[in-house]
Amino acid sequence: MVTIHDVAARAGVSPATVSRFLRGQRVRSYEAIQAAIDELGYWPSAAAQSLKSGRTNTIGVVVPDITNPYFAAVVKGMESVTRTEPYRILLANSDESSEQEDDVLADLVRRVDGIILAPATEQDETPLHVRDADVPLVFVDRDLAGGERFDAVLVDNDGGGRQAAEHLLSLGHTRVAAISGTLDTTPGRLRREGFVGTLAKAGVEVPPEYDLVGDFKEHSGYQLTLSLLSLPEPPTAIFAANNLMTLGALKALHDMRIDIPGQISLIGFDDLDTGPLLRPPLTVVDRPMFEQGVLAMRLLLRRLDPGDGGGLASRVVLDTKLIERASTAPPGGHPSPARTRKTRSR
Amino acid sequence: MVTIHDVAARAGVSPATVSRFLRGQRVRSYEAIQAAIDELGYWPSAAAQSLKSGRTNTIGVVVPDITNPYFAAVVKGMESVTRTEPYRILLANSDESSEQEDDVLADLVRRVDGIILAPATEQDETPLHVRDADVPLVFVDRDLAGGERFDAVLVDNDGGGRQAAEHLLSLGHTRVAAISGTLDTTPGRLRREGFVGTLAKAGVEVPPEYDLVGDFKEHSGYQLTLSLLSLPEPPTAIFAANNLMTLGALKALHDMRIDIPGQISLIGFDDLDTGPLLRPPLTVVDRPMFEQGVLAMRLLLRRLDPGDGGGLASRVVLDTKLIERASTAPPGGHPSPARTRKTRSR
DNA sequence: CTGAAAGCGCTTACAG
DNA sequence: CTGAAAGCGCTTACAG
Repeated sequence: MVTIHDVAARAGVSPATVSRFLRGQRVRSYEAIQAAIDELGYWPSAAAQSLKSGRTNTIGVVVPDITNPYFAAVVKGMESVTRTEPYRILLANSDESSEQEDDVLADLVRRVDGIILAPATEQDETPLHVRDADVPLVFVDRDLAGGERFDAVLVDNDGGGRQAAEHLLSLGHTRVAAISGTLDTTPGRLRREGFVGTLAKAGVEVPPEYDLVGDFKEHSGYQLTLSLLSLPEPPTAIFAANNLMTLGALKALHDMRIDIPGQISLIGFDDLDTGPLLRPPLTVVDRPMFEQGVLAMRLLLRRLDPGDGGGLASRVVLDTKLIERASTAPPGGHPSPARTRKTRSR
Repeated sequence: MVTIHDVAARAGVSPATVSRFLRGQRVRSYEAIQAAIDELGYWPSAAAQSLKSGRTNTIGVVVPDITNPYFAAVVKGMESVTRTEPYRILLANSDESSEQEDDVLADLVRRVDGIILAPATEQDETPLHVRDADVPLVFVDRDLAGGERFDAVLVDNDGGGRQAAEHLLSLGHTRVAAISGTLDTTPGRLRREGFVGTLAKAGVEVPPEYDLVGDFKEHSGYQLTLSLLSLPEPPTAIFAANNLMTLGALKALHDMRIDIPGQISLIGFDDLDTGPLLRPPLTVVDRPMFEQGVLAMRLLLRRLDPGDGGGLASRVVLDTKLIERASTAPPGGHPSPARTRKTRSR
């Protein structure tokens, strides 16, 4: 390994001078130093630099599942910010498991300057350890019970659930089922509350056999939809609380040869790149993805700035938006004459 | 920051003893040490450990685009391997750009023990620098011109192109277009060669106006399909050389109200989670994704094993598989009576 | 089993 | 502008 001493010796200066040159300071013999660096193929040791400076120039990012297109887009948004900075991203999946999240965070706090986390559950205790380690932490997509003291980039999940409910109500549905995500996550709990609550206010109760809880993974959307179809009286509309469960629901409906929206309307949460191309094109509650990653990374880098005063936590809450496509219609599938239908395609 | 000296002082031993305890060696006063660690909340400094040991326990992974479901699955496969190891993954996108890849690799070699790369082009020079830095390198998905000396996990792209061609030939197509990926990448070049070459052998020429080259991104699939549709005599079948360009092609065909496969058949490369749910369900050449990530990471960890003899490069080439769905049919859309159609759904 | 000491490769006040 | 020196937090031969 070529060290700064080797460069110094070859250039006829001291290691300190080489170090100054590397940091961009004005140095007399910069030509000789540059030549020595080139000839020797010298690169400074990141470990040694970290040890001295106390900074790793690394950001830890922990998401439940990188193959979920939502999280892939969020991570890409984060990276678009770090591209112009000296920071790199250390990525890990928690697989929706608090234990796995714990393990990975315990390791990460030793290696990174800051962490962006989409916690596996709201009850998670771990992030407090993160704070003990004095590593800045930003939440994205999901919050923590009592997490108000941390920076966060979230969306209005309650409002999104409401939008889904209002849409189905406006179509005239009264037998409405919800496939929620894990209820001890922010999005799982709030999307359900917004959805069920809005229906209740309109006098539409969601009975227990329609009020189902999955785990944000495709398989649970599939299984729970099958269980809905096996009821003596299946619902006329289903709300699936994330993209993967919506896909599972769609597969189940296809497999059981259910006409959508003729027999059952389906509305999802989170749009998909293929959303407009599906059979039928999906009606969804959409929200910013890439942008959430950008915002979260910016919040974190601000905390890492030595000039940051350690002020109050920034809590960003973005709006959701209904995208009406062809997977929802009035019960029975016939358009309600009383209503002008705004359809959007992409 | 709590250091090993603080722990040592509190436990009444020397730092060396604490260090030995941390490495799992037998130590007399392990109870006092463990207590001191717990009370002080001590975590060893990763930077200091790296500096001493020369190992970072970090793997660099560089892919063109993490939002491409193929690469997301590959990365997840890699992580499934590192989960039981002390290694973490440093992830970066190259955005299909050699320059960006260069920048990121120059930084990565200082921070990681090894690198897995899907190079932006076959002509890339950078990986040789990586080798200069003495950092083991494994290719995944894409190879390098003269990359035979590196470990690699690839698929039979040429064979995949052939499968696509044979499928369209068996349906009776003679006006066949190809939307290839960048031709200075392994998959871009070989998929096209396999496809066009197989057609040529069967006496079907692909004229220049049908022989188009995109960049693996959705937009190019969209644009190139529009250009095909604007021809005086459009093709009756299109082969799109990756998942994103296939989606672009599908969107263009929808927007132009083309009946698939009635007017034009579409076959893609790489299956999508939504493949069976699309309008129409997509016929594709499929290949392992998660598994490629697993294999690539295993090859790399083997190189990192001190016991590795530095033997010959391992070159793994996996097979592709045709999945027939509803987006392909004989020209005119009527099933060929001479042929038994094997359909597969998922 | 344990401790004192050297050293991993850098950076940075401190003198000059 | 430059160099000698100390030190970041560990690990590991070397004695004992």
